Amino acid sequence: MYPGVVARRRDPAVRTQLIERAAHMLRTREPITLRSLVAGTSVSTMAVYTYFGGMDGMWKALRQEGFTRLGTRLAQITPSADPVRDLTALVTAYLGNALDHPDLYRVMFDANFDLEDAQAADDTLEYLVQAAERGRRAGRYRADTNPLELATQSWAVAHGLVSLVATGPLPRPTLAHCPLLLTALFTATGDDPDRCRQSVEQGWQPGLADD
Amino acid sequence: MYPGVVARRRDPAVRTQLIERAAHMLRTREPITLRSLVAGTSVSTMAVYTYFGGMDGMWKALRQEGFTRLGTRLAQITPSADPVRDLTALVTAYLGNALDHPDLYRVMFDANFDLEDAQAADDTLEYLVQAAERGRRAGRYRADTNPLELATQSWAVAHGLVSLVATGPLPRPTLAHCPLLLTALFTATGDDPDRCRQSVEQGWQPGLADD
DNA sequence: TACATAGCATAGCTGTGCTATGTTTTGGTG
DNA sequence: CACCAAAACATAGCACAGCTATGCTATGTA
Repeated sequence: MYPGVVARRRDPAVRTQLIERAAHMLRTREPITLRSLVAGTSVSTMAVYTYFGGMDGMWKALRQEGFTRLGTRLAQITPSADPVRDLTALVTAYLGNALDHPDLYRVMFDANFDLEDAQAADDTLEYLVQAAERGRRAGRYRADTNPLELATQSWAVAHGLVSLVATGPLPRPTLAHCPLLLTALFTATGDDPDRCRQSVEQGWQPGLADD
Repeated sequence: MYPGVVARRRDPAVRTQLIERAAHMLRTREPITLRSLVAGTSVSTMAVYTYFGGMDGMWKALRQEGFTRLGTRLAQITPSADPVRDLTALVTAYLGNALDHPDLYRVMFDANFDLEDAQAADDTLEYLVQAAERGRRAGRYRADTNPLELATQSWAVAHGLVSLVATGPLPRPTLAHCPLLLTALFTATGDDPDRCRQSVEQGWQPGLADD
């Protein structure tokens, strides 16, 4: 017997290639099927089963990829001396990500929200929680403010607007309502109205161009 | 020749039966396929093509049904002397509808938001617009308030919260944040904070039980 | 060098939406 | 009332979906 034999190992590059091709096909509106996905690559249909266990697993991995990209984008927001500005900037980045990859954004919230690593979604929210917490410590929000709740509320506002834009019912300019809604939320949480307006205006960089 | 002959007519009951069966299958999490849909009925697969032109048309009709049900629910909110309470009540009804039919709600905003009658979606929003307009005329909001914008913002807040709950990321109790968000929005639109809180509290009947 | 193992390629399975075709039903018309 | 065009209908079969079964091949350790 040869007890410790592990034989041939799988190549991580194949997995990456399939995910990126799927993301690209999503962007170019090509129908993503088992066969169309592997066509154009050097791998066969079985690769999808080896690396993802099937098409469902591939979609799950694609949702994961969406949260990874979102996390990367949020990480680029460097905290400043103004936590309210920062929270606004994070929400802006959230909207920008959704508009840059509208189909991927839709897939992310598909079906049962089934992810490979559920922590990934929490991690992205954590960026907002941190900014909310810093705002509370800086005295911008009331002392009894729950950072997680404020972050969740900001997220809900952003998601509501951008998902209605991404799925069709509302035209893109509707996103301009976002600063007003954020100002309303932050002010209701205790921030000074005038100061809040300034912070939100600074954090709101409408760099929401499509690709 | 017989120029004006129209021959056999289709039975509206068949259409209704298929739609209601589809809605029921959605609720019971049964997979809706062409064959599974007509199974259990007295009609054959061709009926789906004569009445809907195909499965896509059936889904479109199902989205329409979703908006019809929503409209029915919103119509049950009778205007009172307090337009801010009314707008809150409308949003509450919106949430209740989404929670009672979470899968149908998700289907409503699927894909390209393709409806048989796009007016139906506008009609449901119109309930909110009317309440906003009455609030403006009653002097609760600033005189330069745009009722359509306020209605849209209320909708976005509600949709953001309830869609995140319906698709999984947020637990159901998160909906309790809704009154706070609405109060923030209405106050930012000009309503008196204390009066607003009262109105929202009166309009917010947490009859959000599932079925 | 030998070989157990896991990746891999191919072919074929079931189930999907859809279409083609022949049959039946219907309702306006002479 | 009989006629018959037209539309609804039932059935069978098509292309394509995801998936599985089955050998073949490559590989890393003993």
